[in-house]
Amino acid sequence: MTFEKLEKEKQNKIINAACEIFAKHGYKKASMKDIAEAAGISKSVLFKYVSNKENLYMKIFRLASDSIIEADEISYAEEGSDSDMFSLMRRNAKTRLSLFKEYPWIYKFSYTAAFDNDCFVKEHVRMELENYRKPRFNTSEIKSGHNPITDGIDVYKGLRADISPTIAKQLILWVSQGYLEEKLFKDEIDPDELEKGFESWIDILEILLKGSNRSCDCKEQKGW
Amino acid sequence: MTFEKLEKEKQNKIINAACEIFAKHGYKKASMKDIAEAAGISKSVLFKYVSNKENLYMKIFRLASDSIIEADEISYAEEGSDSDMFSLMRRNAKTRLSLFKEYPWIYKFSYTAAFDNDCFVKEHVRMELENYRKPRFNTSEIKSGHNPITDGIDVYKGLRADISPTIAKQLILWVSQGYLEEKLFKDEIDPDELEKGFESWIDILEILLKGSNRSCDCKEQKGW
DNA sequence: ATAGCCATGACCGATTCGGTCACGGTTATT
DNA sequence: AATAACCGTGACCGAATCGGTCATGGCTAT
Repeated sequence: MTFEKLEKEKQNKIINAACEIFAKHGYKKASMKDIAEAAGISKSVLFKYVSNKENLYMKIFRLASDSIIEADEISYAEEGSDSDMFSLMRRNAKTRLSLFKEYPWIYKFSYTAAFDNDCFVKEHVRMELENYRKPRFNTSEIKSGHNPITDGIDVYKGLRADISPTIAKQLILWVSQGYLEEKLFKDEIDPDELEKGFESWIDILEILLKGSNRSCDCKEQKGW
Repeated sequence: MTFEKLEKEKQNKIINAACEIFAKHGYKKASMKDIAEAAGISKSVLFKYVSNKENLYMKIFRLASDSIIEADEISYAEEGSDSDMFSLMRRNAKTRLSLFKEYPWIYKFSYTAAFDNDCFVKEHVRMELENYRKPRFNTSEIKSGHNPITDGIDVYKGLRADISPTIAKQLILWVSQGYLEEKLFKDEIDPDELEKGFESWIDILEILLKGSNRSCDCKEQKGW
């Protein structure tokens, strides 16, 4: 009857279908019929699981923001691990990638949800973010400029002197976005190839961004 | 009466509105009412200009692919200019940016059009690309591995040894995509700030990708 | 035999779709 | 001043689609 009592595989089929359709068309233009078809079930039974469109959207939205935040926190908060940006980048890439493998459209959905112009989305997403997500970082931490996510690491460590951490972060973000977005439109994804490809891009970023103090040995051209 | 006889400013309003709505929602889910509203005109008069939705879409599609190809060709084909990738990148950035300023959504539209699942789009876009766009590069040129766009430049010149031209080009693409996409969701764009920001990112890319000057005329290595 | 569960296609009223048209205001010509 | 030509608009059309419901029929366990 309820969505939560379904077997995990069926749940994920619905989640992925909803993520994809909502991400592609936005809340208003995404139709429940399209979502049902993408999930491979009938529209009627979809409504029995999720009761209505608004509930489905909020369910997906909460799942998405929870998963993404959790994935980030896991990779950031690891104790005893290296504290430089590149190690963090590698750890974070792992968790992001495993989330991507389970829910390929979750990042795209999360991104579009933040810019959706529909009034229902605007109202509820904003409310959700303010009343429910924010307590993770209490105001004193924000005010003092501290952030539990970036607090443990030294953003300058290992970074070349002529590039600021802000720029490095932006670059990393754009590369991972570009790489993953490209994969979204392939019909099927080979998990191994996905991971290998991602890792070699991280290698490239590290080559480009790493400071001269650590690895000055100019590597010869790689395979590609 | 016809679209072509309108004053340029009104034409551009319609083009930009259609680009934005089609890019955001795809062909099928984009409604003529939304496009008319975004253009600030009534739906009735929009139909008088463009006769129907399919014609409007093809009009925009042809404009987009023509403009983008032309912008690229201009920056690539400039005679007597430097032949290394960085100079080419800077020239290309200028033409892309000026096109972006006139039609901000044109790149996003062009990208989404290629992946649109609607059967009308799939049929006509493919037909258009095969029968109408290809003659610019005749088959003998393609077969011989020569390409008028990349033929004039030495992709290895100035590039650091441990990064391949393919990677450099992909990186440049993702950075410009990321930068421009970010601007799409701002309410208003300051042209000066837009250009300055873009140029500083090109500077950063050049810092990261430039290698020690090495003479390179490895002509057997071709393709990006 | 039957009671309970579950998925489906047909169906609901309401909205929106692409597209048209009669009408009113404006301008140019006579 | 009269009129013809033009142009933009709101109301409107039948058809399609929207979110959501429900009677039906197959399947399973008692």
